[in-house]
Amino acid sequence: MNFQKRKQKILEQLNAHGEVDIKQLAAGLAISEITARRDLNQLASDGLLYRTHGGAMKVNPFEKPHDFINKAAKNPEAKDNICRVAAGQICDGDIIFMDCGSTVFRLCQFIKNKKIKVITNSLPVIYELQNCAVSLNIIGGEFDSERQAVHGSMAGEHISKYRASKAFLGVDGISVNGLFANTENEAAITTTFANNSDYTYLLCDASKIGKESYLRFADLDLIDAIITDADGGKLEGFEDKGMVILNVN
Amino acid sequence: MNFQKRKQKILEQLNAHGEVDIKQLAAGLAISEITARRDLNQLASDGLLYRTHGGAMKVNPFEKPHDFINKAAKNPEAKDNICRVAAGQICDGDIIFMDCGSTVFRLCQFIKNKKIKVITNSLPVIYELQNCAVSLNIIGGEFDSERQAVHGSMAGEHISKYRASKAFLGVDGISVNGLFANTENEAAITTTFANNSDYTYLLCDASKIGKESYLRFADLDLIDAIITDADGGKLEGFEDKGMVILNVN
DNA sequence: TGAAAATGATTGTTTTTGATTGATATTGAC
DNA sequence: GTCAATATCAATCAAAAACAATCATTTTCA
Repeated sequence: MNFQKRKQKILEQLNAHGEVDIKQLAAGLAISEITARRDLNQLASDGLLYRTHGGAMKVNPFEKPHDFINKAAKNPEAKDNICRVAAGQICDGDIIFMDCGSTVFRLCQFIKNKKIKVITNSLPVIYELQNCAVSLNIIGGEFDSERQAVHGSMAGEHISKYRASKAFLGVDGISVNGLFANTENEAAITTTFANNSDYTYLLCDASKIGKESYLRFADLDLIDAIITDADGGKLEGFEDKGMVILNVN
Repeated sequence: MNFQKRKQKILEQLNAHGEVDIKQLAAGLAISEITARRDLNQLASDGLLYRTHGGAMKVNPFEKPHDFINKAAKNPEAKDNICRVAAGQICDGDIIFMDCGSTVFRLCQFIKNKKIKVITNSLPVIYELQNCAVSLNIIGGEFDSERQAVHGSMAGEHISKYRASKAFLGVDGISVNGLFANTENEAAITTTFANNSDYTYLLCDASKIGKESYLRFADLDLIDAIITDADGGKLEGFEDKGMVILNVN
């Protein structure tokens, strides 16, 4: 058991319990207390933990684990069906916007071999597409670690410099009354993407249709088409308003 | 059993268990410990594993799909020493630029708990810092998948909108004649970062000092200080030109 | 066969670890 | 608050393990 391995274990334990104790460490790792102390001191001098009497604590107790790709996707089959249809709308040569919705993210797997340019503010999308045929542009600005995406005024400004042929976006909710978001930042980005593309698709599974969350940020006419797995009943009224509905079933 | 075959086995075992032990390796492959050591050293210098006392570990225990990490693993001790010094130069409240050099990347681990703002064009840096105390800004523009970073004219424009207190940059080579890069894009980004920060540190290990690659893109006075593990001989002439040298040994 | 490369043995050096000792910090009783 | 008891710490030293360097031996390949 060398230092590197111990360092790993100590940081693991620290992450799990928020604190470690020298005696427990020494016992658990089969090392002397003095070595445990040395380890903690070194880690502390690198700023990786906070040394206390008899042990150590996490420096930043609020740090979240590194869950990069959102695997907690709800009903992935429906979303994949939506994305298959969406991918069918994309031609080689297209310049497309993709935002940071969880459904939009699943579109990546279907467009890896297309000769297109993707402009996005979503870190997972960037990661997914970075080594394939598509050419990537990244929206710059403040990074929101909660949503793993870039937002803010600089981002909006940046988006406005581009013009896309198609945009594929998500929302938190949509009803005949308009589009709904959870945060103002999200709303601003969505609006800007839509305003700078020739044709805007909304990707949303059935659970989003009819949902009105706290911020109504745009009229329905911001977007041109909805790609969804929802059926007839839920979609009543949308087509009357000139919306194109692409049903995936 | 030749080296190639052993190399394969070692990497296999490393992948399976995350670490290898010299004694076990020697016994398992029917070679002397000294040969095992030699093998591990060679693999380490190729960046394929991380050498430890008595064995070796996987380069990065967290699965990272891209080989960027590998470059970062070439003589990691020297680079880590450089980064420790660099981290020591950073104060809470600083706004810092970080570019896409492999040494610069290793700085991440030492600044995770600092209360600073990091502005970067490097995807690995973003990935590494996305869930910690630092606040992140991403430079937008064209994405270069080779270097896993953003570059191009839009990126330069974007950088110019920010002003940092300190910049931590890498280069391909540096001599008393100036700074050298491999590509014009890289050179442009480096220059822009340096021009928009109050104080610019160059992080470079000994192999970069004195090296002159094909594109000389700036005079020495673009940067303020060099942090390096190189010793006296190689550094002759730099201090005469007003350069601050922070030696890590 | 002979030169070059790879391997192994030997040597002394460096790194890592643990033990000891005296100093310092923490705790609880007063 | 003071004091003593206890725990933790830093510093120094010694032992063990791992290491690098050198040289001899074996293997490889032309």
